Amino acid sequence: MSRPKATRVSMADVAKLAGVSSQTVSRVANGHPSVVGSTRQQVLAAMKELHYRPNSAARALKSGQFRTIGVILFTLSSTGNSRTLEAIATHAALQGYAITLIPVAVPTQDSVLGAFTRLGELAVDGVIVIMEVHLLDAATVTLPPNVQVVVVDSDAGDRYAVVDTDQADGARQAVEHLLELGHRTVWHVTGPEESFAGERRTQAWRDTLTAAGREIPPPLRGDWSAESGYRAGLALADEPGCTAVFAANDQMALGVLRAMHERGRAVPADVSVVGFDDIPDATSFIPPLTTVHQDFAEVGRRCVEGILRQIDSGETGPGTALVPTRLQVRSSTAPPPPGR
Amino acid sequence: MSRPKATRVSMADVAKLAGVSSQTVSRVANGHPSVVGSTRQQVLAAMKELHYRPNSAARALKSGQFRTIGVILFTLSSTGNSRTLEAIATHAALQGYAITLIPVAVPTQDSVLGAFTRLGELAVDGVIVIMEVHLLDAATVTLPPNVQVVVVDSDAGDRYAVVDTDQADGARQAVEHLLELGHRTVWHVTGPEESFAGERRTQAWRDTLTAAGREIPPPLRGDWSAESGYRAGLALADEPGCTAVFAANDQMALGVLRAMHERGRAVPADVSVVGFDDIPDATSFIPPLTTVHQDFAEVGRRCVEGILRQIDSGETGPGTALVPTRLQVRSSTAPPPPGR
DNA sequence: CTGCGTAATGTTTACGTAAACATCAGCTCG
DNA sequence: CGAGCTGATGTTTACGTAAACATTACGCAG
Repeated sequence: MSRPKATRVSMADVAKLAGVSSQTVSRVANGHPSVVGSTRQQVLAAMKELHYRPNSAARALKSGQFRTIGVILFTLSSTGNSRTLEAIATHAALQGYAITLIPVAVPTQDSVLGAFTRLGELAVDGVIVIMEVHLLDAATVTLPPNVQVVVVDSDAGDRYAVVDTDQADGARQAVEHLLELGHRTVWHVTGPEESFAGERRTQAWRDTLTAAGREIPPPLRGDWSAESGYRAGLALADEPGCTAVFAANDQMALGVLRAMHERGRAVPADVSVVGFDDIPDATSFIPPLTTVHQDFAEVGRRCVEGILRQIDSGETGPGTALVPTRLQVRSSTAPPPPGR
Repeated sequence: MSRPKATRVSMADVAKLAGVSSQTVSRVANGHPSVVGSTRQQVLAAMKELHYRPNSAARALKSGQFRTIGVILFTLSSTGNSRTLEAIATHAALQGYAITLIPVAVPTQDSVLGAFTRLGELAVDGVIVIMEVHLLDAATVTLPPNVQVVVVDSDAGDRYAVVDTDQADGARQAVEHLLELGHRTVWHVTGPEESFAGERRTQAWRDTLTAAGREIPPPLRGDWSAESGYRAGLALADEPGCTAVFAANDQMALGVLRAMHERGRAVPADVSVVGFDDIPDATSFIPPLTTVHQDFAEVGRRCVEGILRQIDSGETGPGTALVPTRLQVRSSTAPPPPGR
């Protein structure tokens, strides 16, 4: 480590140039009222001349606040995570907060624990966790006491504040849409086992079919990837009774579409397909995909609001906030072929 | 703002419990060699008992270094940006650096300037800019002198260190692949005008055709979205001479595929399509897409390496580093139909 | 016209860390 | 056997900011 030491301009420098005390400079910088106009002008001029910028480290040391929110996440490769992160960053910036990213390479308990441990040394006032959350269980103890937490995609509503898309209602809308079109039942390609979001979508699919008194076909396990949707789709294409498929996300729906296409089963004439997420590309699938729209921006906004409320009040606020979903009907769904 | 004041544990507290001076605690914390084993053990035990965590604000104030890298970006909605960001975050974490996100909501010069201004107050040692960079021109002056910069996707190699995918070579590979298959010429759906990456891909497409002595069809302007690719695709489907399309990214290629499908032009039998990026979904397009693979992880890694080198040396290092691309051949390309 | 309140500004101090310097004990070497 | 050195630890100080307290000066009420 060399010492470039670009001799940062401090309040003392500004004070000297303006002929006032450094405390007056501080008052001007923080908009304190009891500074007379002429003095304020002088200080502002000096600041400008020296290109003064406050030192956030010193400020944080003094105030104990960093005006920074940490975001722990496992991956950015899913549309949902990156869109949520973007919304978080945007809203945090509006409130004058910065975002520090804490990637967890492998979603093991050890690495999550490691992330939480490092957290104590990180300059953050609060943390938003975007992750399958049963990995958090053991991490609770390590949480620094003065750091607030908001969790996305979790069932930890009893311990932390949780913000999530209303997965169950979205899945219900998807399944009911297909039943209303006249399908006897709806087949399902699930997300990975360890995903709470996926679990909840699957549960709601099952519940909706049960409530309607329909038969429940065996679900096919996917892992969110288009590839896994394709494999499931190949299996479904060979099921003669399958006329409607609910894929737990749009990527897997894309895979199902390809499988149906390759096996010569027309969508939506022979088989209807519904996805979940409403990624931008979904409008250009073949055919354009009917899917459940998630409002990631709203999720991000509520996360920031929640964490800031906690930081300001100093109180953790367990409880779950659900962001509603909306079914976006496009061209991949239709009534079943006659005779079914 | 209330004062929760969870009375953080400081070195002094640890020192008192361990019966040593705070300086000795500091030495243990930083792995300084001249602390005898028994003392070290005592201090470590005290740290553990009190759950001591170093205060990064104080450390930063003392050292002038934050061990943090700022990343300025316009949007996370493009695959490239979010994948690059992820790689940056991962590699920075490996080096003990945190990432601070600085989103710029609207890509105007004003807001970029604003981001750079706020930067001076932010606790960062260096900045990575992921953005169309002609917006940076006016921002140069505002850059705090002790903050290093690395830029992605830019032609600013004369002023900043630039890391980028070898756009030109990737586009060349795509076009040559199509020519080698026997196509007379290659049509092109471009990215948005203001994108350097897009510009470079278009230029290389033109150059490659020129070098091969082929006719250069008028390029169709897109905006990276699948929707825009679809519109371009509809136009291309009506061009009887069009047997090969190079789309400047995979999303637009998806749109082209849909347009061809709707107009009854088979891919690849009637028309070949090549994309750019190799997003994960590309394997599940109908048909699986031949595309230029970008190594975003490598781009991110080199960004971090570059910025850390600059931080350590205290010197800016202009110059451009190019990350190679690779053509990933799948099923969307084939020789042109006979008679063309 | 004198004393007191108040508004404007200055001075002191503390935040937690770590570099620089100071001290002390034990050991080597002449 | 003692001077000097070395290694372990303690003490002082500074980083830049802002709260708390101190000091002016001025105006107004008694």
